[in-house]
Amino acid sequence: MGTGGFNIPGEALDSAGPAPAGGIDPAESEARFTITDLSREYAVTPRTLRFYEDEGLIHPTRRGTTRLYSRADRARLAWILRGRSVGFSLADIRDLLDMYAPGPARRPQIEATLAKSRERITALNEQRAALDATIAELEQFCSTVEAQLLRPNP
Amino acid sequence: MGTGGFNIPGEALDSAGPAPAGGIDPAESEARFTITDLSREYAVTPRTLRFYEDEGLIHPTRRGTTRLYSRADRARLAWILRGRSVGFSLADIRDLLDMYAPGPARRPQIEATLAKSRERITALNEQRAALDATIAELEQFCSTVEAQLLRPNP
DNA sequence: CCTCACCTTTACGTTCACGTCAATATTCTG
DNA sequence: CAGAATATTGACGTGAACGTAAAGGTGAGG
Repeated sequence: MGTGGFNIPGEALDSAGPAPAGGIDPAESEARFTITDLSREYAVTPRTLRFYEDEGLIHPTRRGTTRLYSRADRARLAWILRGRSVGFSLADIRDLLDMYAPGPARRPQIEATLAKSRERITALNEQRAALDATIAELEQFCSTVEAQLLRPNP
Repeated sequence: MGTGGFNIPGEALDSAGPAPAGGIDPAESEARFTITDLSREYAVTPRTLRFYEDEGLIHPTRRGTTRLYSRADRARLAWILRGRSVGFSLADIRDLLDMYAPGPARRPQIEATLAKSRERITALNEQRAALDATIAELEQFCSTVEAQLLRPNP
């Protein structure tokens, strides 16, 4: 697979994906989106996409000065937004995305990456526990209130 | 159950709890903590606690000018911090805590509260899905990297 | 009584993640 | 090809959640 990069289920996160199944169209079959296309699809503003680019989270190509987003960029954005939704900072996300990039890393580098990933997983599991507890409490609250509503005077 | 307030498992969130089991000590058996006690226990700064008070999230009593936190306050803080850890804003948290307070609310008010709670639960479940997906991906990433590390040249 | 440690309020500073003009290209469409 | 729609780069503003001095009160111990 490509240069040995690890990829995300469903959609490649690295830069170039080959033509879709049924390989017609030699060079430019890659679907490309404008900034408003993408911003509408993911319910963010163009400003947000430019900001993410400034922060090094995403790297659209250009036609002239206009940004063009590939499918990989679109997948990357999805990843970013999901990361954001679970509480990652943009710096966190950039680091994580960089980890996915198959740079020719030396072994100690890779091991450090691995360690950091495992730490992250631990933290996320703790967060999951907090989330479950919060959900449980809110549900308990809801059913108690509901019961209260149905009893005394209808 | 005091005045009919709903409370959180484990520790009462409303203001006054009666003396612990074994009812000795008529009036002041309530354990009270100073601001640094609490901040150390929960690994936040005193500044944070004062800020939360300014924002109406917690209401310690005073001895003179010095803040005194009860066990209920401590439980409240725990709730706040867990809410924060799952991504609630302080305003969110204040609203949720207010919901727990058994104010003499009218029926439509209560129903609105219920609806909001259910919305929150829905959002939290979505967040849970995102969290699970992120964890799964990170774990996949880790095992792939690990396998890569063990194969070619030891 | 005096110091020391800890408490207080007031108030301005900071970081993050964008929002909001403004002024200017550029690109699509009739 | 003209006009409308959309894009771009600055640059400054904003809200949330605290941090960080500055300038004091207060009480227990030596």
